[in-house]
Amino acid sequence: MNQRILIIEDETDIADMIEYLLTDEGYDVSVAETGEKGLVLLDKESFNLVVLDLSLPAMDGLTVCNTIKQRSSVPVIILSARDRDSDVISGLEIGAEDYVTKPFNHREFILRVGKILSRVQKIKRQKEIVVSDLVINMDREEVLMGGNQVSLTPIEYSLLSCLASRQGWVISWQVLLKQVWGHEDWEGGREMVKVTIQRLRKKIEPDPHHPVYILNEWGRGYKLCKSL
Amino acid sequence: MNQRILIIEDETDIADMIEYLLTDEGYDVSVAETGEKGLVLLDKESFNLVVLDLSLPAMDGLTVCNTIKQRSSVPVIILSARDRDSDVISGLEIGAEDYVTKPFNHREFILRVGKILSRVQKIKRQKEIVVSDLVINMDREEVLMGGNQVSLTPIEYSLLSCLASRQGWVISWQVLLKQVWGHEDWEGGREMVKVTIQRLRKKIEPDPHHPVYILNEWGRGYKLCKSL
DNA sequence: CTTTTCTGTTACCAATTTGTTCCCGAATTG
DNA sequence: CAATTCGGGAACAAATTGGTAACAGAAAAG
Repeated sequence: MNQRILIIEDETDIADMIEYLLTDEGYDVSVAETGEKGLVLLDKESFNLVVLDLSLPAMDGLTVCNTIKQRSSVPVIILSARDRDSDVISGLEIGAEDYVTKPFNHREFILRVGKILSRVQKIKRQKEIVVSDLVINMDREEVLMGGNQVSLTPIEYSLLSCLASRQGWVISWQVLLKQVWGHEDWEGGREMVKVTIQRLRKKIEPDPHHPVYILNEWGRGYKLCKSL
Repeated sequence: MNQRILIIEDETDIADMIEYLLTDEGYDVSVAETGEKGLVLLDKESFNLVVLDLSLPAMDGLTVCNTIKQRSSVPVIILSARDRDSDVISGLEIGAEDYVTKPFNHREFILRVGKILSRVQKIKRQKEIVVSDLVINMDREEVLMGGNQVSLTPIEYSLLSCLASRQGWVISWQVLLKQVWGHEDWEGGREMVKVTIQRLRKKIEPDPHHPVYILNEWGRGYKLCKSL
């Protein structure tokens, strides 16, 4: 499957142009005309990259960028008009991976997109999460406890890797439900996450009744701790 | 999208002048000739700043200002005639963010407007709010006191981050209620805010009985102080 | 076709949080 | 100076959340 890119841009002509450029390069491109629509799309589907215009109407670009960064780890490229937003940019208070000022050179833009995507791919490929005795090899989908392989079921592994992908961050059961099971709303979803966490703990925690790896923060969610 | 400013001013010539000044600066300006109309507009649309004349007919400026502050967290700049309202002003008994006496220097006025707006923007962009030993990380939804993590409940955190998002400015309990709980009208709402503030203080104040971080301004609301 | 494993469901308990109520003192109003 | 409103505080009740075990249907393995 092709890499997917989301463009958040209100000016139709620019959006069209970028869409054309990227589609031509072999990417799957979606366009959202507002920040809100973009966020909704990001919640529903998964993208490898977001191209975000800073000067959006209604919800401003910075807010959108921050929200994206809070909810996922998708890389973001900011589009900005040099004259209008230069002060904002110089503040560097954006969590974006790169930014491009309008008008931009098409070739350069394509190059930057490619660069970021390949960087992310690289990181993803060589990822191995280690917490004390626990080793999660995202590449081989393998989990080791003190050198011994732990056999996790597909769902258990999916849940663990979801926590591992944002190690140290708290993830709500709603997000886990969506990422692992794919459902948004599901009567018994809460319970399912709860039980699966429990099963996971039985397999990877030295003492499941006093977990040290998978911790809970009341009312907020679960996290894979960074170190013991 | 441009920043939006609402002018509440009955004297047409002054209103026109200010509108011209601000539009020229690139703001989107709306004008209301009475306090009532202004309040209605504020309920319907959203503004980044309000310029309010103190000496309005019918509903007087102070009342309007108080009502605004009860309903929203928009910053307000007061316009006053030095001779008429000086006594009121000197008392500082207004919850406004700034005030300007008529007649005023145009450049100075523009500067003040810009200053307040940029202050709001700056706080919005900040992902970490620091007051002495208290650190609020808006990204990770984490609060530290002297380096140690404080575990806040979801509602407590929500309340604190609401105060932090307008650090240094007073927020009425009505606004807090709306922002944190989502309710507009709720019998026990006032109490709830009170109790939650109390619980928050127990967790982040060195001496909860003599708070230094979360302060109250009588009859107006609470604020997270800027520095100790 | 049977056995095992995985997944989803339910029920219950304990801990924690959230909502409510009542009381008191201080500030404000008339 | 009384009456009222506001803020601080404690204590109790209701609702949520998280941990646990047990059970049954579905899927996979033998």
